[in-house]
Amino acid sequence: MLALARRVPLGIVSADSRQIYRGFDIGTAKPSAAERACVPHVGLDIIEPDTRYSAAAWAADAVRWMDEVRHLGREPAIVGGTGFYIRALTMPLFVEPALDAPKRRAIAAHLRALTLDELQRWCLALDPERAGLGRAQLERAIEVAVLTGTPLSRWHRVAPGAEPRHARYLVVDPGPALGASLAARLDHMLDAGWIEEARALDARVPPTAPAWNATGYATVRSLARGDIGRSEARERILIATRQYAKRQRTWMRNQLPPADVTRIDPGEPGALARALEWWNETREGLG
RNA sequence: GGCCAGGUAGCUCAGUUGGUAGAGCAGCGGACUGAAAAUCCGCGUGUCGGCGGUUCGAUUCCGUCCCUGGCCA
Repeated sequence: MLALARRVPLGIVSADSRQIYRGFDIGTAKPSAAERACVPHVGLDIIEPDTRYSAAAWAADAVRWMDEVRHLGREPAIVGGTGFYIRALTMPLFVEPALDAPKRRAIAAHLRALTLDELQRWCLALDPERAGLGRAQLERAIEVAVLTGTPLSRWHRVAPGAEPRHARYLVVDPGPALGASLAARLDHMLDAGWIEEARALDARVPPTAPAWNATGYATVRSLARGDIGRSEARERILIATRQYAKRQRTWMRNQLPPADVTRIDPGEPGALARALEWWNETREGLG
């Protein structure tokens, strides 16, 4: 995308749920100062590591950021691997009713102590449509049902969000070469001072802060503390990174409208030319 | 060279008083409406180290060979 940005006047709106955190730089593969000087970036370093963000908040911010980019005389391009954020922008989330914050905290604290089984039983009673989802979704569904008296799945039907925005997607995937490039990138990060960065963050960021669950960070923190060795850390991070990439592929494969998706392999000879072609078609298509 | 312990799924191991075997991890597929780099769900045929023997039947018992680790020479 950077290579593309050098050819056409675009600005990058980052759709990355971990690069939003200040101070978590190396392990989240944030663009360098040089890259940011070359192409305007927005959506990076916007909140503190202990703050919880959300897809809805990102989507609202992204609308502003796109305007900022246009004021610079450039076209905004949404770039990043957090598919849910991007979908929250193109297929807006439902309109959430006001939730009483103190009650919400009390319920959340209560739910956190329950087992998955217990959460499933509650959800089955309160909002059966959502009872097959993951722990985070179950907690959310129960919270909404209890606080509003209406199941979340019903809210989704009765309180639709803004109109969808048409978008076209460029999925960049090197295919089988991905594993090797992830390994190379990890070694790069470790050599670039990731461990020192984690040690410094460990001194000031509480261990429960959301930013720590960025892939590899908790492991590098253990490495910085001397609890595990480098080769074990490397192995674990590599596995976690591959698993994350796999989930991203599953998302991109099944959650995006197939007709709007173009795939390219960055390792193929004509990749940049194809990306440029895609960009020009997209600009015309969207007016 | 001798003795002992092992050799079972990609890895670490369990198990079968003889009826051809199953966990965790890895891997693969999937779900996803304000935590999403999060949170979950589904998927297990593998010459049970090789070759012989006993047996209706051997991964299991016996013999032998090979390999790995430990101890003793």
